[in-house]
Amino acid sequence: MGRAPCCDKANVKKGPWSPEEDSKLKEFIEKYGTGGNWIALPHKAGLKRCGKSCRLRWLNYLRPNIKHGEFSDDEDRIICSLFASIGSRWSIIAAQLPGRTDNDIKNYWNTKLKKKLLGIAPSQRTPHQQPQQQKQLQQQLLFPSSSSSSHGSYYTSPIPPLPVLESLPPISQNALGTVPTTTFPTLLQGPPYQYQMMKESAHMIMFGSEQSCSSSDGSSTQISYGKEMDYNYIGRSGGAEQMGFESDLCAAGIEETHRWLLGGGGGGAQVERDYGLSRLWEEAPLEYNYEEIKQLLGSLNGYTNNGDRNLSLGDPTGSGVRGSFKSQGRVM
DNA sequence: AAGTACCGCAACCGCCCCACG
DNA sequence: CCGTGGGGCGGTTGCGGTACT
Repeated sequence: MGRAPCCDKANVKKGPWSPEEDSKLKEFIEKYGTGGNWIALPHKAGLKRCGKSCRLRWLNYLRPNIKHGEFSDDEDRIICSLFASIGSRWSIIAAQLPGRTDNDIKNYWNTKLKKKLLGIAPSQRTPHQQPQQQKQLQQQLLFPSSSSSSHGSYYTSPIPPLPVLESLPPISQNALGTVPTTTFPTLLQGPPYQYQMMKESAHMIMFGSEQSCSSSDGSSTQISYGKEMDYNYIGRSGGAEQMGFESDLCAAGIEETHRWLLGGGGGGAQVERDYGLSRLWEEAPLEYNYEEIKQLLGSLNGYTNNGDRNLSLGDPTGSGVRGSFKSQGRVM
């Protein structure tokens, strides 16, 4: 048996918000706050809306300092790098982009950024001229096994490139048992952890083995899977690999000495302070193999192709990344 | 000008986690 | 310890606008 709905569906308004509803909600929250109870809020505010709907409207549209409109190149980079590192954790990604909402970023990724990465310019409208070719290209990108012609080909991305991906070492089944899973929720939960983790992961996303990087103190670090860093896989689900790195870098205020980050399949992430995002991108190659992008995208979530609409990243197993992420912890 | 196809985005849906009684 | 309700999140849908034939 399913659970009871959060509100009386028959008596709530659905669909687009009117300006009157917006101002009611805004005024109420500015005056009284949310009171920590979204379910009760619409009634108090005199709105015939579901509490969840109010929450969404407030978070995505009405709250102060919301930024709408074009994403900057810097924002593109941050989204790409975080997506490569942690997958579709839009709320975490949004936390790194002031004024942007998870919904915004999700939409932006699904409608534009992903196509940019796949080399399909969003402004290129070719529905009538080249629909088949576009579909073929998308198919080719999304289902590499059906094509051998793409192997080894390069193209220039319209946005700054992702770091080169390399294949991961095999995952041992029993690696899961070595992971202190209690650490992970601790790391993800709460503002300090969330901030610190994301700040660092945004600053330091390294892929592949044998990458060398320099710290601000002038020292050079060789990053190599399984060598310099003690890393542990914490699970694999739906084609996405989650991995953790053990690090002795201890951020202020955080007692844990384990930093668990999630890496998309084919990539990994390391935490290190003093290594700037800009620097990382400067060192990234100017071109990248789209096999590598496919590998990245494919291994993160698997693919579903829902007809001729937007290409959709999803978990074909239905049990995939999200469930395992969720089971590990949440952001707030 | 009308019809069609596509795109972008706001909003909804349903699942999961966690706090609380 | 267990059940329940609320909050949060990612995925999906639907509609209005726009481009194109």
